[in-house]
Amino acid sequence: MTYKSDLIRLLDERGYIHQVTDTEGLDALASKQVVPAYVGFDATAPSLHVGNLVSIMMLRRLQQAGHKPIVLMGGGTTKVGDPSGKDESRKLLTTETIAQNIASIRTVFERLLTFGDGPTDAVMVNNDDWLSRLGYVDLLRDVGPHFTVNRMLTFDSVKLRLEREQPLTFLEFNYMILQAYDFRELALRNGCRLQMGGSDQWGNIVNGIELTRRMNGIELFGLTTPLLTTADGAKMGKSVNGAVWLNEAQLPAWDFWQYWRNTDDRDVGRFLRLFTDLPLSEIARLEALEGSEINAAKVVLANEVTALVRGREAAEAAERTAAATFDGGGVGEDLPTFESADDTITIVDALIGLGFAASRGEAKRLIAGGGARVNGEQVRDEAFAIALNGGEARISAGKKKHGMVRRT
RNA sequence: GGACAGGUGGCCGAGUGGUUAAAGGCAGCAGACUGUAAAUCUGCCCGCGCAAGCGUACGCUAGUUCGAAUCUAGCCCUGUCCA
Repeated sequence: MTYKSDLIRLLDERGYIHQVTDTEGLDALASKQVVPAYVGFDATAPSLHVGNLVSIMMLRRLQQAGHKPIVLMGGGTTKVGDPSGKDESRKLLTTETIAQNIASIRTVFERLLTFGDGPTDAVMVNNDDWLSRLGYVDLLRDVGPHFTVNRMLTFDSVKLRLEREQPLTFLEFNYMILQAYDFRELALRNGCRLQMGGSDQWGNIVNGIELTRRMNGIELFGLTTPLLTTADGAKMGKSVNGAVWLNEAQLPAWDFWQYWRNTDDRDVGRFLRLFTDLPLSEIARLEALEGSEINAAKVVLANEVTALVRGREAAEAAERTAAATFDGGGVGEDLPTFESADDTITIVDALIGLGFAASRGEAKRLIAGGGARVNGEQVRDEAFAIALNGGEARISAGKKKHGMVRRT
């Protein structure tokens, strides 16, 4: 299928599209006017993570195609706490924490989008601005009549829960209404015509479209991305120390780079299309590499994504460190370092100090299992003491985690 | 408010008085193989301790018992049905 608009063509050829409410209608709209479109993000943590990166990149593509990205921060909804998915309800955050989170999250968006007042400049808005002013009775009167419980029960998010006999609170049930309200609000305030998001947001998006059509007669569109899993079936975004955060403060660039460097062979092409700006012809070439040569493509992937999210300099430093550490068997500038005040340090303390083991027991198990190395030499003795008078020592836990200990 | 079924380690899920720090699976970590891959095989997988051992742990609290995840009572929470 060929598209009239750059937007849909771009999104399609790079693999962002899972479902669209009305592909032809949206394609026609995008071919004749600037389309303001939004994606909603959580403000529960000071950083977003790679799971959010598809949506962020989609906003970037939108801007590249000459349209206007709206970043909606869920400051208001975060106050309530979206309980979806998880069993435990989230801790409620204070207003100040939420504001700090949003400020921190914004720094990443500023790298990937161009903000400003121009017609295709990105803007960031906070749904707290309207949600917190909402009166319950007014909301019920205005919005309530447009939702039937019958239909709400048919949405997957609700249906699955009921079928599995898992609790579904009223709060959660209402969440979709607040989201629908957001879409309408953005349509009225910012002329927003399109909401994008992960495939799990489909129901919420459709609700917003319906609500706005009924209340205001405005036609809106929805587009979702496929749920991103790695080739071995896991959800994207787990790494050594948990989530792969986008902000440097939550995850050093070195670890971020390593995450992408360790991409499964089968995911390389897909990730290059989604997460880098490289031309498709170049991606096709990289993707076609066979056997161990695909490692070169992974380095490119890691470089490009890190450059986008953390800056070119961070990417280059990480690449240098990787070359020195893995190809040269030495150490690199980005490796974690632990400073010891004594001339010697035990292997156990070094492993813990570097964060490679969470407890002494874990460190010992690692040693017993043959995973600990000092300057490349396997260490089997739990009591092994590393002499630091010569300067520094390279500590490894397994094949991928490397660090240095050095005399203060 | 009533009846019934449940609440076990990161998750799922066995376990109905001692041999249970708790089967099995998943996830995770490490080793071998390799390409810083996948798949596979092997080991580890609450904390402290060199160890003997100690401390914590089966929704919460109080009991019964030499001994409880397992029995009793009360409470909290969840689901299904009834009012």
